[in-house]
Amino acid sequence: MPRANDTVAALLEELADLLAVTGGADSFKIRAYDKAARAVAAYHEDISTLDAAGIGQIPNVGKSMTAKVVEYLETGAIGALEELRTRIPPGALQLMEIPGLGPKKAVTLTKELDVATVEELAAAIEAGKLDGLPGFGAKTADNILHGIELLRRNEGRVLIDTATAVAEEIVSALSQVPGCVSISIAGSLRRFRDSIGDVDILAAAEDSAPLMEAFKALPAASEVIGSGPTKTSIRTRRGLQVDLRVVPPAAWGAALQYFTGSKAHNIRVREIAVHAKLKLSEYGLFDAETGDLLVSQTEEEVYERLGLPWIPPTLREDRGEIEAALRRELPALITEADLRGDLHTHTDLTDGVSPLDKMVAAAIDRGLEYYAVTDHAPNLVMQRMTTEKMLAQRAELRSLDAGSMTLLHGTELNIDPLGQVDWDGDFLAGFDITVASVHSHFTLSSPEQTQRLIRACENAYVNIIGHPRARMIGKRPPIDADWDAVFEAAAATGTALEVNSFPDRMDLSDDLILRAKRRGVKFAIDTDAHSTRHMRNIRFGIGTAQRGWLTVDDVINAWPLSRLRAFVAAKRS
DNA sequence: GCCGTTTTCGGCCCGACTGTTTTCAGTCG
Repeated sequence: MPRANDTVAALLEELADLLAVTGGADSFKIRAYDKAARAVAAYHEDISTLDAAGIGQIPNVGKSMTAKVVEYLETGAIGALEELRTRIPPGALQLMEIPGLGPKKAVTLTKELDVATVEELAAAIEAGKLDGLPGFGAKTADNILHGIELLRRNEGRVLIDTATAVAEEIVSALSQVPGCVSISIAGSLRRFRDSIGDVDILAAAEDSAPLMEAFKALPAASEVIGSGPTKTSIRTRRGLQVDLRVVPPAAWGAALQYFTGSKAHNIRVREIAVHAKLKLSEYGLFDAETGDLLVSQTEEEVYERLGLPWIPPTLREDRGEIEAALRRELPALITEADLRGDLHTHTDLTDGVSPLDKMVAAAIDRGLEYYAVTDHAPNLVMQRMTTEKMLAQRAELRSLDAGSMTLLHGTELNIDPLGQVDWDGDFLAGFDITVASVHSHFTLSSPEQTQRLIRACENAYVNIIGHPRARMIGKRPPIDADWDAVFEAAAATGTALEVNSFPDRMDLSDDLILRAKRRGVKFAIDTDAHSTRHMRNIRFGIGTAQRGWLTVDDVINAWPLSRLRAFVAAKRS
């Protein structure tokens, strides 16, 4: 089951959206619901274990919010939300999913055009029904269509953390079913792709029936798409398809290899089998002539019999891993255990939700050797940072006892359209390390963005470029730049590029990591945590880094602190 | 609706950008 915190946060968020749509509340009230939702989601305690007094301790959760949370915990619903749901035009919430379309326009469109779905809206715009609607000119129509296109491109795909949560819950439930010998996540989720179309789960059992029955009966299954003895597909309430395949225990390794993919990788592996007069299927590796089963128990055996070492799932994309494996030159991929520090994190001094001491304690729990606090710099005006606040935080941080973990004081600077950042060199020199990121002007031309990023790299006090493409998966496309030119500048100046672990960023992406690595760039794999709850996201960054073939030597926060300090010092000198 | 070292009212993240407007509304971060 998902944490009650997440369920309640989703309900409060929906309340905020509905209030916005109905226009029955001022913007501050709407924001209050949004803030409460975020605080509940990020709160370290499970709210289902708290009483009303405990719930009231959550920041931004006051009397009214506490009552709603308690109501949910006691009855499973929030009356005010149920009531609002009946009052809004059907479809308005769905239209708000379109990037660029907010509550006001969404409700106008549902009322004036009588459209309830994204498809109907697209059809209405293409039929010219927007003409003459006040406030909706030709540009707006274009923008909405573009937003719909963005949405469609992501259609059916969910963020990796959503898919992981669903998959882990199902694996955990099915592993309890009698007769289940093995069970594992397979498919693109096992390969850590940055967004997931459907979830594949593989189980081994002599008799598949109990597993299939249990799978179909899961609370998460809102619809059974199809079901047979070896494969059953369900759809969750949120529309995510989950496939369960059950194979005999003896076929486990071959099946896991087969169902992990990618398709391109498997084709290459099967070609190798064919050349060796073998046949590979999900049931095992067979002698092509006699049909005798050779191996099938483990993935390692299957690869080994084909003359290959075991290939990590994150590399299985036919991007050179087969050749590298044949040469016995697979990279020693970085793992979460290799990371010694986190170099991009926030606190509640800016837009984080956890205070400094809580974040530091969570970092110590991760077993980190060093930890940088990098709150937003003043030019991101909405965060209301000031030089004074920054210095006060530094003093507080210096006074904290983090045991054997070293605390670093940093900041996340804003790269302006010309590549300048918030402070001058004298002030920047006071930071142990800095991240610099694009937070505005996302639509500059490619040459302008390229220059902007190169200038930032050339700043002696910029150590890491944060989430370099500034994309938000499903919401905002990446900025356009000549990335190879940026990579050359990063490598030449000793500026690391970030692999941001936030599920909706996953930035850089695997393909660009590969390209950057070839040009000698170094990387920082960071959480960008805004809450202690976000520390776990590091696994997604690690998965992405592995897909980019990164090793310990490529990643500055896998280095000992002395080497990291030398990296920073070298650029400043 | 939340909050408080300017505290029980009166603020609230606030400015940029875009497109539609002739002075502003909507959306976003």
